Amino acid sequence: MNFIIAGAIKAVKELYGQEIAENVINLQETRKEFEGQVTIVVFPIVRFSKKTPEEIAKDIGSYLQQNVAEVEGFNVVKGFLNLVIAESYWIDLFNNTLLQPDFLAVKSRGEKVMVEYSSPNTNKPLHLGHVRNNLLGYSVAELLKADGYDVVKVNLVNDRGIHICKSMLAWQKWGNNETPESSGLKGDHLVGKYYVVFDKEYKKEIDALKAEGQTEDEAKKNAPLIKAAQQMLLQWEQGDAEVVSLWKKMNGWVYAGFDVTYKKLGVDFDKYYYESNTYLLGKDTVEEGLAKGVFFKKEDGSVWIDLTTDGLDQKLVLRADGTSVYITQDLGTAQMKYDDFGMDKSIYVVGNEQDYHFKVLFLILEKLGKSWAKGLYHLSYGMVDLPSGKMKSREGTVVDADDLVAEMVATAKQKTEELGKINDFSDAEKEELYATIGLGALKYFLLKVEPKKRLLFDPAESIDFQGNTGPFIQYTHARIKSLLSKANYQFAPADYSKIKLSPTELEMVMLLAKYPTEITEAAKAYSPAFIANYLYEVAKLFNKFYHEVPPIIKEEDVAVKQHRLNICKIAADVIKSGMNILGIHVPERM
RNA sequence: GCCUCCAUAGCUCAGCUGGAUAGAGCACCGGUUUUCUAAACCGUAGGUCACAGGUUCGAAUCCUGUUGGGGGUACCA
Repeated sequence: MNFIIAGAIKAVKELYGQEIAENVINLQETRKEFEGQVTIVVFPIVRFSKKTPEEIAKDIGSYLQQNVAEVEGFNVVKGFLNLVIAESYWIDLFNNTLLQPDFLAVKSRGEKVMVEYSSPNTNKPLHLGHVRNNLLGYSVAELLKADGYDVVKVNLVNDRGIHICKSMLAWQKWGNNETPESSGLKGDHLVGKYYVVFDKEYKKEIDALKAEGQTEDEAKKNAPLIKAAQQMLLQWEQGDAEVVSLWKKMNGWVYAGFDVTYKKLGVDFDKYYYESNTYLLGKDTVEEGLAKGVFFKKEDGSVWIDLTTDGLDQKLVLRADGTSVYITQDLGTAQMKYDDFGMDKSIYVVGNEQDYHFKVLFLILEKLGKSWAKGLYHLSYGMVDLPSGKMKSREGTVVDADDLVAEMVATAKQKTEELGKINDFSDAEKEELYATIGLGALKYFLLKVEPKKRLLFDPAESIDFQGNTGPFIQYTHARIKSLLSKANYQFAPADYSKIKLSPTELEMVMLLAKYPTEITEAAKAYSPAFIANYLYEVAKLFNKFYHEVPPIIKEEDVAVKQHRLNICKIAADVIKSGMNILGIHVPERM
């Protein structure tokens, strides 16, 4: 639509003798109740002439009609100049852009970006909150790829710390050598079970100590179990053979379990980082910061940074005993990641409870003079809450990832069977389809919401399969595919000299043509939700078109038939490509 | 206390850098199948865009304040 902007600028120059900037011309789509496709809002131009908005609109409208070939007519409503663009323009757009093989091709930007997501703790299985993280991270990575970035997906596994020792200790004491094999439990669930056991026993001890007269705080510190866990962490850090071997064994179970869940969710990583390998690294960065005078040492030997001039607090970066805290290791890991990949941008997909942490982290790296610090971005997303409140693994009030996926697949199976459209499928094909639909519903449900908004999930209300949902879009795709195959569709341009577009077809062309810009906008905002909502519009409009138009297969006019099938084909391609960005498969039949 | 995010229909959500009468889905009510998949389509109803000011020709959108909710403010990660 640049030719309209250029034309309008020229019009203002010739009619009123004023040079105006491009952003003064405010273009928008014409509302459906008026004639035309493109509207210029003339209010911003008013100050460049002495006329009223209506007069200006008429002036510019006539000018464009006379001087710009594509502008066929216009009408003025208040300060809005609605332009009627010639049909040939839309047909050319469809024929020369949408039907070209490179319409969906990715143009490389030659820039590398890293997306870190998932980042689980290894003491418990994944729950719905992690599912949102995983799907969001994966989708943002795919989105950036589609926008031409070179993407590296990484997972920083939090495999060490007191929380893991808790599971280990409980297993040692009460596990009776239970293994995934002996119990039939998935490894991560087995370890998670002992994390809950620890908490239960720990609470018992606290209650007992309180009964003896200790305060809550005292009891929490003095309980034998917590002391034993702390002792175990110390042994781990000292490399105690027995502890390390137990740690390896139990983490191994967890990794095997995570792999299954990741595979089911369809997410993957190019590289794993483990905190057990990176947690000491930050100490070098701390030395560097001390040398540069960015950090300072307190009397007890602890190292701090003063961020009060930036409106933040003083922040500890290294403990007095020389051990690292969360931010220490993140400083080190950030350096390591950059050394490994030299990326231009680095996205951290982490919940909004850590907004402050990342603000501090990025600020410190900037103060240390890291050239790459400006490319760091915290993609902060809202928590997933249950009607009962926050999910807590320790207390078992979580929606488990594996359970949820299983439930979605079961629902998909039930609905599909009710409809009875795929009775000729083999069992394997059926299972695959149920998984595709169930996961499609789940992924779309989580991704259609703006990442930073928090999400309420009510397990009692199942996720919809109708309306603005994944299955609706999948269905639309399947419907198109079925139509194309029944029509023995061959890709070819139609005889466009004979084509007239119906209003819905014209809308369809305009909407489909927006897909590439939609990707760029979504990528800029790191928001798969843009894509989800766009695809919903495409699917909805397609279904409207499908109902309006008489059966295409029986269409006798060859040009019209080919043209309509071409619209179907492009719609299916766009849906497939967009759903792919969301990590959702689209079936050929359902 | 301080910092930060959020508030749109009964419910779940769109609404892009301010633009025309605020849009969808679900649920509710009614209609559409001898024609390419009814997981679809069409229609009725449903709103003081939390509240109060301000900026502007124009505010759900920008600014200030108030209220309500989430999160943070740890030598946890």
